[in-house]
Amino acid sequence: MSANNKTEDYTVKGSEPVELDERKMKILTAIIQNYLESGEPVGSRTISKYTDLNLSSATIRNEMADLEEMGYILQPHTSAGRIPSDMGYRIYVDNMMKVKEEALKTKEAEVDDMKEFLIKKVDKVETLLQNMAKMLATNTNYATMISAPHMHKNKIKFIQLSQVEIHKLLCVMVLEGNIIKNKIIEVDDEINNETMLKLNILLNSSLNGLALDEINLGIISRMTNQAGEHTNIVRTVIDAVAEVIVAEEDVEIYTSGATNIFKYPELSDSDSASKLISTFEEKQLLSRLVVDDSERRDIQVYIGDETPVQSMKDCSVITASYELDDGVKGTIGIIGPKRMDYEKALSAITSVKEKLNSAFKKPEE
Amino acid sequence: MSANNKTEDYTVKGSEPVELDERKMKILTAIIQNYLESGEPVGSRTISKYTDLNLSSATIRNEMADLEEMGYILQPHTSAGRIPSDMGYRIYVDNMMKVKEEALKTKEAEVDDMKEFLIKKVDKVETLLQNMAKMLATNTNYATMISAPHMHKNKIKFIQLSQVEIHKLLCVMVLEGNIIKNKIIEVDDEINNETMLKLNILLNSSLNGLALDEINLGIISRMTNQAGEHTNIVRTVIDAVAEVIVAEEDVEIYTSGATNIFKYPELSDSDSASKLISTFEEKQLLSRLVVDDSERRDIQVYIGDETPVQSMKDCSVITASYELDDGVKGTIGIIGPKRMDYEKALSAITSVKEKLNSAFKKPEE
DNA sequence: TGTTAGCACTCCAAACAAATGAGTGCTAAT
DNA sequence: ATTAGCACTCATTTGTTTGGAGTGCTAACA
Repeated sequence: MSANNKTEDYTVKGSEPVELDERKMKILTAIIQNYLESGEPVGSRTISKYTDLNLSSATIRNEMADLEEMGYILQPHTSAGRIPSDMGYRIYVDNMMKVKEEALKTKEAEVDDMKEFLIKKVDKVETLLQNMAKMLATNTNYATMISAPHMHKNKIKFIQLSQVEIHKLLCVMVLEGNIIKNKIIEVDDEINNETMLKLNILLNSSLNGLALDEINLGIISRMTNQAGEHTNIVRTVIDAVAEVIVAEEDVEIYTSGATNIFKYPELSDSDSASKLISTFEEKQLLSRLVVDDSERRDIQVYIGDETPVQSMKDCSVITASYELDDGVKGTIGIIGPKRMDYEKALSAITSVKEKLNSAFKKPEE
Repeated sequence: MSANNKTEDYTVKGSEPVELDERKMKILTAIIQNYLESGEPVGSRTISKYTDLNLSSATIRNEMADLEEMGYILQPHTSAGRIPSDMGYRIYVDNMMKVKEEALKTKEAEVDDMKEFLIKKVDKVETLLQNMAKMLATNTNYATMISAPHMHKNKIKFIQLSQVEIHKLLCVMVLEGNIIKNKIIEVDDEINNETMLKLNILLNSSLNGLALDEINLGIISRMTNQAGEHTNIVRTVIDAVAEVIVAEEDVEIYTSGATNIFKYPELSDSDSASKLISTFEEKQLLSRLVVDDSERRDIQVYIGDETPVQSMKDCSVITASYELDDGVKGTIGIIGPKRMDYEKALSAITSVKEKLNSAFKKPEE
């Protein structure tokens, strides 16, 4: 269908199923950048002046007609300017990231107005992540989320049982990264001090250093054997541990800046706003953004319909994963309008990612 | 200024600085009830048909003119119907509560579609409160909040120090109501098992049964004396305990149903919605709703400007306090439009209040 | 052959103008 | 004291007009 396609000599990387003139690319970029700022459809005259191409508006118009036919831009209505299509954003972002990739590698993230002290000061993981999410939201003016690292690959560092009341035991687990979990366990038997000591030794010697999902039937049966007369208590405790793991299955997610969406009129109408904000309130819906497949590329940009979360189909979503320990990962997310400042957002999320990576790094490494 | 005031024989309770005809009261009530449902200004004709007073619209009009002059209702503009003023709501609510008070006392709260199992099942306070807030929001279609009981009057039930790493101790505190707090403490010294045991005995014997704000200098100095060579560790631990208390100063607050406000057009415009939802996101702003003065009446209704939270001046707010133990209180709140269904809201909040009271009651009582 | 000026055309948005109708206040009669 | 009746007000709705931004196309130009 395309009329003139003498452009193969420019676009090189054969991966994308598209062929774009250098000039067309420049024009598309100009349209998008303009639209990112203004949020209004942009016309040929604007581009003609805005770019250094020195082309008349008429020429631009022709090119724009082509770009529209190819699906990169679209008109809200006849005789309006053009706005980028999802496909347009996509090629823009991909292109941008190709360029930025090296730049980001060499220079360390520059968004360093994030106060370092946050990390030092805070000893609770929850607070740290909540603060980070807030900071990221404030810096970018988008909505943000950070998922707590999912635990099932995390290792038990320390486990302790203590008697709180006559039939109530407190079980405290400390995981790698100093994440603390506790649970009250009700037991039928009465337990004396000595037994308690034995139980604790048994628990620690059997479980320490194990990742949560490494606790299998073999280990369990070995433990119950060694427990002697206290088999049922050990069983109860293991059940409790299991419950902690299960509870952690639906990961905890911290969000911030949900109300930032009101800064973007295209998302502010009562209907979309309501749906979006609900998603942030019912955090579990956000779990679809959490990386589970480790194959995926490091930083991911979803534009419009690409997003895994239904309510965000008019948004763009950027996710990145941070690492706590081998295989133990969490996700950072930025949610904004499709016309988000991708460059800024990417650099901000990269910065947070690095901050979190270093925050969780064990000092001895 | 009022023309005809031969009404003193009806309104009895001399406490309110108002004098309202029985008929005027009926009309006012009719206006309000109508407005609660429709959300639209209500005219004289409507009232004439709606009530059983058998009065023509003209008569109603005269009465309405009086009511407006007295400040109970107002016109959005000339030739529109009337809507209740804050003062109108106020007298309506006060009147209603006077009637309901006894009714509520005798029959137990009827909103018992709240599943009991919630309380049994859940052992974490946070989850319980979060679920309760959610349930209340779902039932009422308003936004809700529940503050965790503030701790400074709560008693320590159990305290334990354990070694997690070479220079890291874990301090776990269990408070009355099985509320668990933990904190990682960094220490300089190395500590052997025996010392640890001694420290734990010292901590428990000194602190158990004490309310957090009963830990004064006397107790602290006695403890440090008994600590012998480990004075500085004890000091560090006490600091940690203090930090837990301080951290608890700005109470934790659980919210739900913030997006319910979009169900009420008068609150849905981008501006108010944004401000309101921000308040729910920055939960600390809600702390002004939390009861601190125990003098206050049991259930409180704030209408419009009366609310202590600035961003809610176009809303009505209902708060109630629940009790965990002597003096340890938390607050439940419902936030909705001024034209909220006060009756339903009051009965719902009462029900939750009772549920929480009984959930925290110690079984032996 | 690619670029540009010019022009007719489209269509949204804002501005203005009537038409509608719900609701009032007032007056005079009951 | 109550009510019917009537003139009046004013937000809302609907229709009409206008302005202008932006397009597509064609014909001229380098």
